[in-house]
Amino acid sequence: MNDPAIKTERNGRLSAEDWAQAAIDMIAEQGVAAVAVEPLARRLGVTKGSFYWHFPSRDALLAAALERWEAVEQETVFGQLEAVGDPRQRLRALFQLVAHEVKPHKIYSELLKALDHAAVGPVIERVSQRRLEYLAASFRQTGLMRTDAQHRARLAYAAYVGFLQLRLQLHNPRLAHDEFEAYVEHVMDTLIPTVPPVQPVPAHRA
Amino acid sequence: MNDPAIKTERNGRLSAEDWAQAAIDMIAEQGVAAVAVEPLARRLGVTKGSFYWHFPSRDALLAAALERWEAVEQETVFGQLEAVGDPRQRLRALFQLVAHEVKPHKIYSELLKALDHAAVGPVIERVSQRRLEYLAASFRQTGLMRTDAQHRARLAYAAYVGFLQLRLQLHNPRLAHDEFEAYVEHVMDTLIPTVPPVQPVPAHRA
DNA sequence: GCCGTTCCATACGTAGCAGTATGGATGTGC
DNA sequence: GCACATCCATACTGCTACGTATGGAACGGC
Repeated sequence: MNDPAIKTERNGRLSAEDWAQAAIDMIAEQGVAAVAVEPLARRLGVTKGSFYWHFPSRDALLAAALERWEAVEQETVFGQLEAVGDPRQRLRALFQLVAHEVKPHKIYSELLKALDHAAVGPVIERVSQRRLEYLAASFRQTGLMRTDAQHRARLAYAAYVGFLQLRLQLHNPRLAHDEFEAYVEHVMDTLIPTVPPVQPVPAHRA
Repeated sequence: MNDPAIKTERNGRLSAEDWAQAAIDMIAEQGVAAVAVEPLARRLGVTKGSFYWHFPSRDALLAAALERWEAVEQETVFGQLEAVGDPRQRLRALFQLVAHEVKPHKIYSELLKALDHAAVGPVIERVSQRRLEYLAASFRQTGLMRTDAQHRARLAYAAYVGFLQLRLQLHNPRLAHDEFEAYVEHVMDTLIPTVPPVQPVPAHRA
């Protein structure tokens, strides 16, 4: 029975979910390798005696954190776009979303860097596959042939992944705000088809 | 005085360059975090007593390895393309190179994953900057405006980085060979302008 | 063939993290 | 307010890596 609905108090005792969330936060900040028991315990103000009551091992914590992340990931990123009907507009909205809301993508980027880890690989594989299929379907709706849509989706997704890695950490010459917006526009103009289905009208950029 | 030109014998004593090369190999195989003194010593068949004669610390080894890599990196990747005169052909050759010679790019990919490390960041920043400028210049030569060329270079490079991360480890449904070739063609057709300088003639794909 | 430089082995001390054992504190049912 | 489950602290072992100290082997000049 004991329904822990209002159990989410701070300071008091911790739950397994608290540990999983702390692990996710740690991944976002310092990567998968930084998910260690004792540092997390210090951050949570307890000792590892607490941890090993909730989890049998560090790997179990990692698995729980990844499961938790994968469950929430759906609605957080690619969720609020189903309202947009026109596929081109939907893709533009998606690109704008990714370009500006970098914070929620940091976890994904860190997980990508830990793909060699046995627990991370399958999760990222599933998530990436779902996103790729979503992208391919959207490109398909813009009039691209099936294979072209798949290839374009791969290209766009690779650009997304590379963008994450180059931007989140490598703040390079740090594009000025206006130049960055122009870059995003260029990306959308380059990757999103501008012509409806079959007629090849160029439209040499406005 | 002791000219160590023929000093590159195996089995005998080691030099600082041997350690640096071993560190580079380790980065290519298991990433920057795997560059540890004692594992490397085991691999080289010696003990760390050898290492600390050549280097004062692990960080010094990392710095030497990165310096060594950055020095050789120029000619290994973007080097053999200056022979190709036509910018579009040169870009196509570059894309084909990157798509198929994945091995030499593994080090770069691993270094990207370790961008947060203080010793890695500046190196990657310089290398990426040089490559971006090279790409931008090539796109410029295809007739793109200056800003468009820069943006296209960024896009292509992001796609490159993302491709590395998604392909080197995430062997997904593992594209069939033919489908992969078709994908590369699609990328080139999408990112490389097909029209010479100023006239907007479509040329709807051959 | 002696000697000093070069290179390496061994042994040691330190630190951080994983995991275990065990007892204590804090709640909750009744 | 007692008993029991829940949650946590403390103290321990084991492992791995960094870094140091020191002595010894191998190699060179001469």
